[in-house]
Amino acid sequence: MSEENKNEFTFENPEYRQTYWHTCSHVMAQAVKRLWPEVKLAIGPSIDEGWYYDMDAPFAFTPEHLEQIEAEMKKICKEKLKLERFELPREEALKFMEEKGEPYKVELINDLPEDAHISFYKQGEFTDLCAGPHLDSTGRIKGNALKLTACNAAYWRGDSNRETLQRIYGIAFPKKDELDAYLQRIEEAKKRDHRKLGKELGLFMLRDEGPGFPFFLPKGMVLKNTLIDYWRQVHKRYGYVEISTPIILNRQLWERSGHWDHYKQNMYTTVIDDEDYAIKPMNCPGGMLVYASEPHSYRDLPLRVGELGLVHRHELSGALHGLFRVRCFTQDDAHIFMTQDQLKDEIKNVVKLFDEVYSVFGLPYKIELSTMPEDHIGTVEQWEHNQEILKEAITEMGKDFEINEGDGAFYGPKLDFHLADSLGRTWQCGTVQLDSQLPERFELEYTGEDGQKHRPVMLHRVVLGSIERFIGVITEHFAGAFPAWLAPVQVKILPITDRASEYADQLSKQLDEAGYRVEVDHRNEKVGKKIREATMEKIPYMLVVGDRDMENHTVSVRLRTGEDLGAMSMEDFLAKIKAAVDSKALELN
RNA sequence: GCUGCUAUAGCUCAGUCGGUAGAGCGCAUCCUUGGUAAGGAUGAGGUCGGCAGUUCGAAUCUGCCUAGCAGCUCCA
Repeated sequence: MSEENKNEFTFENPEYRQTYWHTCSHVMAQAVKRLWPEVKLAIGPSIDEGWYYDMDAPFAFTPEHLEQIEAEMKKICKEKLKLERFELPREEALKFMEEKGEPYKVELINDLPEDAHISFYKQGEFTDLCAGPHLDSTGRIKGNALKLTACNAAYWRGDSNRETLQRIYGIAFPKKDELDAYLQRIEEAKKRDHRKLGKELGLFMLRDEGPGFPFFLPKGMVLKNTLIDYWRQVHKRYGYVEISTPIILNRQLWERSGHWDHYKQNMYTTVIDDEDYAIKPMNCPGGMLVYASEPHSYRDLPLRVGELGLVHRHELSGALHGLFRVRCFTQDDAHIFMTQDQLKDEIKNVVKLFDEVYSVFGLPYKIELSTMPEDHIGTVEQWEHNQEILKEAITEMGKDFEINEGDGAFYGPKLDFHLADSLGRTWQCGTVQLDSQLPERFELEYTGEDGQKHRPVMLHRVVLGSIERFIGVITEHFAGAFPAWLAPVQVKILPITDRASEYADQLSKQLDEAGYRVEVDHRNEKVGKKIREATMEKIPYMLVVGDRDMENHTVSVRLRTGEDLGAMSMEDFLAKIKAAVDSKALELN
């Protein structure tokens, strides 16, 4: 037997896993129909982790219902029902589902191509419209290693104008201990939630007085400023200049940029001296005005203009989520103006910068190419041409990407860089957007080698995306234990008795003057308690100092990992922290 | 925005049948000066998210509002 065949029916094989979960979804639907025959079924696919089934029930499912369903599913597994596939011609398929009183299935069949073979899977008394494939028997599913994890709302066909259905999520494994390990992992991941850590570590807060408008606390502000310092350093090296444009600009400008027509529902507006104004949801129009304010030569291109712009967007209340989804955030934006010839290389240059930045944090990412949305400006030819250039640039760099159909910005296609949170949900951070609309609308020009006026092409791009979201992502990524260069407090000095208090202050001054962020725990507490609390604050270095250290002119270094490095001279410690901070090391040592 | 759930001290949470609140941590004061993950004592701190309603009486029941959580939709 070949290596491949051997793995064909193991859970590690992704195809088999999807088949397993898909069959679980049928078993779940069968259980629901047994318990409440009046429930109408919609769709029930397998997903990355488990499966879901959307249903229309006359009552709301509760966790108690889920337990009942789970119990019924276990029975169905024990019944070892065979799954049999059969096909029906279109008319008969429609009649079959109409008779069963399944309107959603009827709609699905109606949308299948005229000549499609419509397949069904039957297990015992239950039959579902399904392309398959499936396990051959419900007996293959381990009944005590499955769990229904949540019930929630979902729109029929993902359309917010259509029926709200109920979605039940489930997960299953071939062994009970694998399920337990999975559930344990989810619990652990919740401890890394940036909303929880943000509160515990004093990074930021959210209040009823401003839903979606985060407050940064002193420690979070250190993080934010440290990130920004790093950002400026990198961008300077990559040849960017920096500008700042106003937060409020008049309606005329937003009409010209197209935002008033295409983005108004997300914009906060105000009236000043009887004139309409909008608070910027994006930085581009201001950037256009800066470019247009003076003549440019082809010799100046590519012109890379960065802006840490504070933008406000009226997001739906239900979409808000800690720092990941807010109504006010700082984009680490830049607009790059160039000739058509420079475009592909410049895209590569931007992606190279992204790679450098993400690798400093050890963040893996996933790239999506988002194509023309329904609501767009510009011609189809322009869009296709621009999409092709993005595709070529990324392919030539040897990177994989997925296509996200119809998810481009209204003014152009884009490459989105997604980073994952503690639960594996991904959040778009970096994006490179190709825009041939705004230069047109703002009549941007440069003088070419031929002495003629030409229109530049433009890229919008953000690396971190939103500084706020990025802080959320790295908080979860590092579980709050930021690398030494980023940690809000890098060193905490713990005097053992108040005899060492003055010595601690001297060391603190020395570290402070060397440019490190340091605190002294002067409280009248035992050293064990001070260590415990500094560890929970995830401070990289603890310097325990007592009589012995004063006498020997040493510091006793302990890491937040629990490792005790013993006594060393202050010079040695300074060399150690310098090495870690300067190299932006991900691990302490 | 939609569906469901939740809201009690600065934080994490308990509070049975409707009879006007409780713990731990934190904070303050005192004792303790202790060498690598919680020393002890005392004390302060709450119109129980907001507004109405039912009731002799509401943290508890009902309605509305606000905010949060999960997902959908949308998006950096």
